[in-house]
Amino acid sequence: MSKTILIADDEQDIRDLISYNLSKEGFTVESAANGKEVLQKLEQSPADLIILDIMMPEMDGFEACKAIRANPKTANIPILFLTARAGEVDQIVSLELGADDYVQKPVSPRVLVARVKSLLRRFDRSEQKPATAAAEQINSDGVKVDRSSYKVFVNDKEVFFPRKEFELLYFLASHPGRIYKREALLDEVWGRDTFVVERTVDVHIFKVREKLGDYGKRIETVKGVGYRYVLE
Amino acid sequence: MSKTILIADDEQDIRDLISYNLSKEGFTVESAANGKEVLQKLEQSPADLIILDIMMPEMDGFEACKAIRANPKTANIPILFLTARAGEVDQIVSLELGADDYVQKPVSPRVLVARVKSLLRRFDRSEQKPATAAAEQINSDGVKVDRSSYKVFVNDKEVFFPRKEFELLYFLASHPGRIYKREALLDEVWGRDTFVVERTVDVHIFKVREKLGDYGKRIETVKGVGYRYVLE
DNA sequence: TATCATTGTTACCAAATTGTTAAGCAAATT
DNA sequence: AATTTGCTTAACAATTTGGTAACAATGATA
Repeated sequence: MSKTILIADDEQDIRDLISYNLSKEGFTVESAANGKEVLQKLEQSPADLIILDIMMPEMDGFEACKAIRANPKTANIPILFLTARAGEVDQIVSLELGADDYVQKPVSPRVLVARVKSLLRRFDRSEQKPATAAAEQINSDGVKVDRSSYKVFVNDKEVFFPRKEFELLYFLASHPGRIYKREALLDEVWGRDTFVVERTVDVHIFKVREKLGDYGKRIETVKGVGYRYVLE
Repeated sequence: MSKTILIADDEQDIRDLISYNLSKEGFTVESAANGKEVLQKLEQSPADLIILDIMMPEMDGFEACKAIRANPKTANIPILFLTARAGEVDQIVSLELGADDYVQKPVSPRVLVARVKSLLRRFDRSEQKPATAAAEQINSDGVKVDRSSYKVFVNDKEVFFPRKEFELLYFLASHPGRIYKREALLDEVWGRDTFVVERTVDVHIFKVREKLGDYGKRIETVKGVGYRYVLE
């Protein structure tokens, strides 16, 4: 009753590395070198989870994801993206498409295996698909955050947000209710290899709140823990 | 509380440099001059992360890594490689050694520290903890404790809990029926090396009960022993 | 019942945490 | 080259929290 994982990455080394580690854990592994191969493989036999690299020749992860979601037969398969870096366009794009999780490169086999298991558990429990990681546009009445145009609207009036503040608001608003420690926000918004002091987050939170006006209250502080974006 | 990093490099200068920078950041640092020493040190005391140079006399990084992974006790410790040449990166990947990250020499202390922190965070988050791991949300009718949002609901109404009170309730509710001595609660909720008077627990229990209203009765006192959370 | 041991409750204060402001840089733009 | 913009940091203010002591209540034991 082993689950089947389909891996797509153009680098053979990465495929081998992931493949090796997943099969060691008892998964059945299929692999593909680009998006087109992914679709071909899926036609032949279904998969329980798909790992997609974003940058691939022929058909990239972005297009592949769209195609997978468009087909009713495969629309509900969980997808895990491999991204080069947090905050990069790649990630942005993947999140609007119904990606369920993502792992940053360079890939740590054990992190990946843990994520795969966690994703499968999530999907096993609730047969219906959980909310996707994030949407392109977040519209929580009064506050609209639009990824494609990089604009924020407060009460339908545009308010300018510099990049970091935008990313921070976007990330928090994408996961309403969920609490994030400062270090987690640094990982997610600033990306790995950041050399900034944790308190930098506070200053950005302050600025975001300021720009949100009354809605600034939606970003709640939990002392000793972190911040969260709430909807009432 | 402080994480222990084990560094292996045959050059004393490098060990010192890395050691200095990591301890400045609050890490406890151990060092070894070759692979054999790494294994010896690990037998004596575990580490939270290992930094391995590839080229070392006696036993090189590759072999050390293999040995570390082969031993169940150390198999899950994240490993970060130091590589001299670009070519070595490929080797790490292709050898399927289970490296979690790598840094190229010459080592920039800032980059290294950032990687170490990032790796530790990644592992904290994705590694599922042993059997004691509790659910994200505990829902014992009338009382809901949610870790992901750090909120408590009593009869579906949100009640604010400061950190310690939240953690205390969360811990007790995660192990219903079981009795915990004050000492044990201090270990679990406050942490292993805290210098707090045991009666502090009482005060917190009181506050938690107060906030739980009628459900406060669920936290029972066992005289001379401790407390427990019961479900009818 | 009287006494002792244990726990409940309250209030206060020090320490930890966060909010807020402003200054210094570096990168981008003019 | 000069100016602007955004990011980071440090410093100080404001706030919250958690720890403790003191006293009250409870209950076990003789």
